[in-house]
Amino acid sequence: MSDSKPRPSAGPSEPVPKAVVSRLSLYLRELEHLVREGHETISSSELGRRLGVTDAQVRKDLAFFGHFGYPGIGYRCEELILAIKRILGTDQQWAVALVGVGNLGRALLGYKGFAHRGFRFVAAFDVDAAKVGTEVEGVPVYHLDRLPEIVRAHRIRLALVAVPAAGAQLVVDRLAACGVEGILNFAPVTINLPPAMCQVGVDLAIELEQLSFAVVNRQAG
Amino acid sequence: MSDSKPRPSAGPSEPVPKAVVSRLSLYLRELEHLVREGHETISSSELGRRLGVTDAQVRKDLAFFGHFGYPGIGYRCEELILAIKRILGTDQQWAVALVGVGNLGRALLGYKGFAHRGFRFVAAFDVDAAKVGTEVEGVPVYHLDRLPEIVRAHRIRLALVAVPAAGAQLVVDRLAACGVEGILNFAPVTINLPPAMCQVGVDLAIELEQLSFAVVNRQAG
DNA sequence: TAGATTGTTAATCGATTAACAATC
DNA sequence: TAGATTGTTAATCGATTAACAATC
Repeated sequence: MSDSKPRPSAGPSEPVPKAVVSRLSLYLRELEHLVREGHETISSSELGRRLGVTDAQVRKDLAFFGHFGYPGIGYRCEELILAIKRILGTDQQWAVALVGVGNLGRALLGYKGFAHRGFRFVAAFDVDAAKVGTEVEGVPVYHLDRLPEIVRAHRIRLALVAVPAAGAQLVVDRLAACGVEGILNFAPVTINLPPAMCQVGVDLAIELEQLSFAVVNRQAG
Repeated sequence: MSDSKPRPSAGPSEPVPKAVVSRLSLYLRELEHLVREGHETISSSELGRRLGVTDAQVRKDLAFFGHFGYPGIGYRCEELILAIKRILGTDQQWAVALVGVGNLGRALLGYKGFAHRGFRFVAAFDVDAAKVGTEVEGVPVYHLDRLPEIVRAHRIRLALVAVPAAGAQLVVDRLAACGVEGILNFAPVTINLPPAMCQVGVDLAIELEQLSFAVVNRQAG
């Protein structure tokens, strides 16, 4: 019950609340910032203060996955970063595809933040003949019909979907048929998720709507 | 206690959970889809089924804000759309600014989904002399130093922040100083939020991380 | 040792679901 | 009327916080 040196990050026995996982990403981002600032260790109270959560919340979130802290000391930043990456699955490299090389798709291909977190674009797909055969940000653009072949060749498990709403469901179905396991969906539409596929949805207009509500109801509701 | 015809959407007396507001946006999106499909009314159970929430949840969420439904009938789609827009604050037009005309910023300026939801870009800002003075997607690009002047002239209340992480805090502070009330922040960094300002954060790498976790722990955790 | 801080238990708080009288 | 569906209450479930013994 008390291993001493390199703590195991065994999987959790209880199911992990989604809110915990999303805070894990915030902890990771802040920890990397702390390391750049020169911190070796950090306490749950200081990490919580920076992110606007309680110290108890930080400790409980992390305790879902193992014993990462040192009583009297806090958490060693580098060590905790590695542990969280392992938990999130980003200690490994992911081969990622983009579907939909429009305005947004191009920006995503050029987004510098993905590479450092372990995500590498290996292919982009579109149905526009003018785009097929080109390279965008060093990533080759294929016709959508070549999805199965390319997915297999690169062992692509995740895809970013940045196509118009009307085409999104079909694209997701085709991705599922190829064995792609997760999609980050930017299309502003409800997707009927194929079994054994995971989705994270990002609807930019909805995010702005949430902001609008917050501003209109500031300190009131 | 029982007005009959056009129901008032009075503000809620209790504080509204954030989760409720985010589902409100999903209801709105689905309702607009339903209208395009030709539906006049929708029941809480059918709306919930489409979005993967219970019927009780739908009714309770909406009941926070008023009596929008008709027993025996359900909700009138058009009427509910208007009510939700009023609640979210998107029945009005918002003048919006973009700060940071990079890859992502350009894509945001060109994103078609904002206009329909009541958000209109009136100005973009950057510090790069090569960009200042140009137009992107019909939106003029000003030097960041002209922020106070332009914000005042256009009564800009919301801003999208798409600058590198290192510059984000300063940009947010300058926006706050101009009286901007809310930011949609794409910079992958914790912002120390000025009082009386609202933030919604979108970290694209974090969204992918969440997907990675979901895939790795599918049906396990 | 004294001081700091963890991991964990119990207590609190809040959100979701089930059930049903009221309504059309 | 009978059937459908709401709004709301009470019951359940889950997540957050407070407190503290254990640890370094």
